Amino acid sequence: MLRTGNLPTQYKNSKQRERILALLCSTDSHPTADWVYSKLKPNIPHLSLGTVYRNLRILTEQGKICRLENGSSIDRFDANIHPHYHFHCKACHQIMDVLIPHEKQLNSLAEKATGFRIEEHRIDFIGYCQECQSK
Amino acid sequence: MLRTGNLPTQYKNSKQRERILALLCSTDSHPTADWVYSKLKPNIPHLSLGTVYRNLRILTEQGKICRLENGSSIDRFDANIHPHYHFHCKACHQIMDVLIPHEKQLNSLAEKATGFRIEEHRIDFIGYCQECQSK
DNA sequence: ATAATTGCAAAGGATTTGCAATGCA
DNA sequence: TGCATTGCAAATCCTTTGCAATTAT
Repeated sequence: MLRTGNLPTQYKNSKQRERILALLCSTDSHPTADWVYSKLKPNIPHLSLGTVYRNLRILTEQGKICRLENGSSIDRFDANIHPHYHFHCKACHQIMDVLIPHEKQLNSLAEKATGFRIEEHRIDFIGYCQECQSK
Repeated sequence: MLRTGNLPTQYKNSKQRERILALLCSTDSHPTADWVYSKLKPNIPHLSLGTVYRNLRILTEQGKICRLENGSSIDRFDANIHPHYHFHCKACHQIMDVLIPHEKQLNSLAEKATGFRIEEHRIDFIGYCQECQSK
């Protein structure tokens, strides 16, 4: 999670990185590194999982994607970088977007209550998605 | 994270479990398994980390504590089981409580927007705590 | 030429699990 | 006694990293 090595002074183009970003942009699911790897591997035979992880980190640093804090031990990534909220299904463990307005005023509310400098917040809703409700 | 083995039909008392719960109740920090272990180990010499993990899981199942979804790879636990929000300091990585009213109506808002059954939500604020601001 | 990126394999860190021994009801 | 719990060590799972070879600028 924390960067230990040195950051490069400039990034170079990389076919692998482009493909990873394109794949993330093409889905509104919230993929894991392994899902990205298994989707791309058939078309990029020598692709390695380490490369996927490295590029997911670089893309995150570049602000082109973001890493979800999803409370599981498996990282998930999202190419939708606008502030928005998520829903976690307790049954199928999918993560979906929740399109309600961004409650910016919560930040100042929390700032007054704590005295901390609040830069952002995230909200996660937890429950059962439509499919899992009917089971 | 997921339970694979069978749940016991009844729980028995266990000195280790009692001590773990008491320790969690005595702090308003949001300890990791390892912190619990290192605090108790001096007084319970044969205590093992596996036992701490097992009991943290059992206490969570019993609803006596809850596991925080803190977006790091390290689980944290909280004996305050009332719904409340958290703050994550980007510098010192501490997690603190945020005492603002619980915004229950967000659940129905999200329910209408998604059609999912929402049981709860959590909000995490991210920024810099007082101490880290002044550095 | 210089430095970033890759693939591969090995290492890392947090958590879980198998098993024989122990403890609670 | 019957079954939950423990300690220990090994295993597991996700992620990171070292290194020599490759690639982009």
